[in-house]
Amino acid sequence: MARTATTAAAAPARRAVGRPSKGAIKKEAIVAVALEQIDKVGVYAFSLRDVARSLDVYPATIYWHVNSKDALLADVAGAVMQEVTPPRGKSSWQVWMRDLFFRYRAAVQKHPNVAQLIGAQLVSNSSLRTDLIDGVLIALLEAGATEENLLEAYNCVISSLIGFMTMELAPMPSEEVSQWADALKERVRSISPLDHPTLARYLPKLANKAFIVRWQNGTEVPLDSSFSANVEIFIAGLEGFLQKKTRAVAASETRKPRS
Amino acid sequence: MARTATTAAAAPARRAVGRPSKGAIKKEAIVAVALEQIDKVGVYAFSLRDVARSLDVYPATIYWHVNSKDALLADVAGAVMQEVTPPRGKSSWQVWMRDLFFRYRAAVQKHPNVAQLIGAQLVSNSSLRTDLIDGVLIALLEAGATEENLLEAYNCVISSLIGFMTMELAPMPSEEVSQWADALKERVRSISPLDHPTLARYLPKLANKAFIVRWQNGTEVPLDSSFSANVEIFIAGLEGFLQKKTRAVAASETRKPRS
DNA sequence: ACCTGAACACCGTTCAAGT
DNA sequence: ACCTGAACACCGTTCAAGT
Repeated sequence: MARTATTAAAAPARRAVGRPSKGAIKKEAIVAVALEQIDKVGVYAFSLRDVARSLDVYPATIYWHVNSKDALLADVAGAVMQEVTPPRGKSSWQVWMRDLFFRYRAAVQKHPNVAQLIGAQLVSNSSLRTDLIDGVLIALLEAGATEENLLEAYNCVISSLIGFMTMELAPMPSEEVSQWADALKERVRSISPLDHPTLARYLPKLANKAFIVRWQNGTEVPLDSSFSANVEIFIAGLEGFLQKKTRAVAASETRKPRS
Repeated sequence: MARTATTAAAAPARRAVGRPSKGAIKKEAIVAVALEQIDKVGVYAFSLRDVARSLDVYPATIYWHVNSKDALLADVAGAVMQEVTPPRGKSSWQVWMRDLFFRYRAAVQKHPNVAQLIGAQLVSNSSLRTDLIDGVLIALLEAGATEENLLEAYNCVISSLIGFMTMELAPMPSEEVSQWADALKERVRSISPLDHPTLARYLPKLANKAFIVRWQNGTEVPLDSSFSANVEIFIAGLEGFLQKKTRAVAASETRKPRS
């Protein structure tokens, strides 16, 4: 992989520049084991010493291949992000973007515990997925983005893309889950219809399927229809945002829109 | 506060039911100190032993007032979430919702490190902010939500509300930030205009202001205009989503819309 | 270049025992 | 009811030293 060379270029020459030299293999093994561990025990309980144990080496060994725990986590996030960017086909930007959203969902559903890494942590330095950024920009320009609103539109794409899944797969309070679930259910049951008639009325519809009122996360209760809704809402909203010309002008002068 | 009594009701009677008895004061002091610590060192470096030191007590003392580190973090998140729900005034649902978004932003900007707690962690059990959920439901019903789409719309509100800020305030790789920033800047500079012409072209516009291509987070470089765009995109998209009747019917029969 | 072996300075949590 | 004092089983990271 060319990535080894790229990394070495930026790094303080900690590794030989030329061949992988079996070191590259070890590095990827470490990332693979780390991903396995995270899948198994979650980001919270994940430890470098565990991956060292899995590889039958001393903890310090890990540090020859990787600069820190954070750097390893970044690599793990990058690994999961591979292949989410759809190929730039002949389809419309809406189709491409929908594809992007669902590919991200599929990727992160395979490794649910990595969602919080991508969403809330580094976001995601080393994994600077050039093709993703490029693809989004191209789609946005095709959608009519201008110099004035490209940045904003881009940020909205990324946050919508990642935000929902981060929440859908957010880890539930560890350990005594059932006990906690019972407590939450009880609280849900005890909501006063007098103080909160609307909430009380619709609670049965929301229970365990709506953010804040659920006791299982997306690995056990996937929120498919809500995710789809989010995609459609975002794309429709984005269309409107990119169509409208500079707000102040449009509002004050009321020109004929060139749709 | 009545909250003490409520907590005791659900909990296994670990505290006397009647008066605060000075214990309630201690509990709130713990949460306050924890919030201070998190503001100072971040969620990652936050430790129970530090709050114990700040309060001049033994670590074990904390455990009389709080069940676990996670529970404490949940309480901290709850504290920050207080007062984000706007009062249910006479305004339109759009105005109320915009208000909600900007109040949340203001609240979490005061405690940026808590954003990842709210976004990626528990979401947010104990802090089950009844008034928030109720308010969102009321707004959605006013907007025309039906039995069929209320759940989806609700989930989209929550994820849009929280998702953007979680990313805007996501912690940058700790410690040697400047070193890391330089590396990222270098990589940004070295992007090949041949492989990625679009990206290369617009990179100056994105640099340090766009997700994935920034080396400072929202505490140092706030993304105000992008946040506003996100609010407008979401609300506009939501309007469309709630307006449209059952998709299949509308598509196949092409009835006159009763707008 | 890659790994060992050991150490440092921390953690969260538990538990008997005090008052 | 509330806190002490000490212990248990861990961490991430560093560093001389080996090969």
